[in-house]
Amino acid sequence: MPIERSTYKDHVIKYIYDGMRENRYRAGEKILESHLARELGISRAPIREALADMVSSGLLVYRPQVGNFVAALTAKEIIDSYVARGVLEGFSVAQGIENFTAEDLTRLEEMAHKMETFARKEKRKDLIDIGQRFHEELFCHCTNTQVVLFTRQLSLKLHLLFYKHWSRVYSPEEIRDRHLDIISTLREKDAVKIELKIRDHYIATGKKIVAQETGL
Amino acid sequence: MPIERSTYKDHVIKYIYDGMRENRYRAGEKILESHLARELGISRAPIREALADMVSSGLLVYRPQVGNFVAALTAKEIIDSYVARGVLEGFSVAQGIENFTAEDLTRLEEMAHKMETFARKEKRKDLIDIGQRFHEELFCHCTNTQVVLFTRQLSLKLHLLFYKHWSRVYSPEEIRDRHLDIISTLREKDAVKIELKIRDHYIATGKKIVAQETGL
DNA sequence: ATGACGCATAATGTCGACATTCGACAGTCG
DNA sequence: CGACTGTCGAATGTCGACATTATGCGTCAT
Repeated sequence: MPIERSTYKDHVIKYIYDGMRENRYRAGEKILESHLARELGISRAPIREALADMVSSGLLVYRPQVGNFVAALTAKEIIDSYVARGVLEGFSVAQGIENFTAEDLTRLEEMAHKMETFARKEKRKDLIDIGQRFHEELFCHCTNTQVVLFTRQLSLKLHLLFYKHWSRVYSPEEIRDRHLDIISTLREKDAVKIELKIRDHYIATGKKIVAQETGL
Repeated sequence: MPIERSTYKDHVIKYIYDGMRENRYRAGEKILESHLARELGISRAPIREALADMVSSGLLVYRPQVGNFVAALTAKEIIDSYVARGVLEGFSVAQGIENFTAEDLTRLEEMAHKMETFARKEKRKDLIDIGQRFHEELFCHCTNTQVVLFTRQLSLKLHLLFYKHWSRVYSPEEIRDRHLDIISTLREKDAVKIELKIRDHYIATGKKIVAQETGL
């Protein structure tokens, strides 16, 4: 296995990312380099590299000569991101549909049931994690590295949104059924059908999330 | 209009990008920060920012503690990139298909004929430019900012590949007909059909480019 | 001759400081 | 009273230098 060759940059990224997840950084808020530097006890150079990286991920917005801000997504941008994710993952799954074995499908079903359990017990972190793994299993059968790359990038962004609103979006039964529905479509080995199914899956969630955001 | 607020980083990016297009930087070659710094008469800081930016675009590959290298795309990666572009642009066009006016279509047709002319006269730069504008016209009707963003990002990458091999890939007539074909499908206002048409358009080109690369 | 080891060189990672630019506040004028 | 302008503080953009690490070469032992 490759040795964990980490530079400060990665730590900084994780630090900010976690901060956003825990709502210590709010949408639209400015991020001060020198502040972070003092906080973490390092110089501004690695901080700047981390910020630039997160800008390219779309998690931050950069204004030249002004600074970096936590991305404040409009309702439209949220929907767009979910739709894009649906398009990409839909293609991924369709493209790799022949590579799913019976064991894969069984494992996915188990995951869907676990989701329901975690949702009932209000174990937010476990639920999110297994949700992520479920979809990772789905699109990792795709051999198109470029598509997979974009999908992962979007995953980061949506993760944060979903993390905030998970509890109000779907009931435990809905979560389970929505994913079981995907699996049964998967069994049909119909590339076109599964592609549209995945798209709808994300579009529906995007709309729900936006409804929560605007309804606050 | 917004004032051109440029920092060194943007200049450096353009410098390297042009260098790659003019084949002064070859695939796999290492890029030395200090070398660039002396060459451009600036310090390494903005150089590093530019390099990081190009890494996130996929134009460079970064190895920690080692350096940045010009991306050496394998045949598979080239195909993947074209397929991904086809998926994204296909969705873009399908999603915005109702927004194309009769004037838009006429303008696109004119562009297709200009392509043929430029191709005949071996005006490479003009051909590439108008090709870029053609596809930009196609997907800019899409209101999904996220999809458009990814599409533009990929455009950068593919631009370089196409720039090298343009002359051997399609005949002037083929270029014209391939694009006229898209336009006539566009007139049918069939979202599903146009999506697949665009995908095929890119997949075909990807395969041709790879054939050139490997056949050298 | 070949392989491992260690050293020298040079590149990257990080640092602290300076220059430049932005944003806010106060003061002035209409 | 409101709007414009000049000034000031603070944050970003850039710099040069140092610390750390990878790579290539030479040496030595097998």
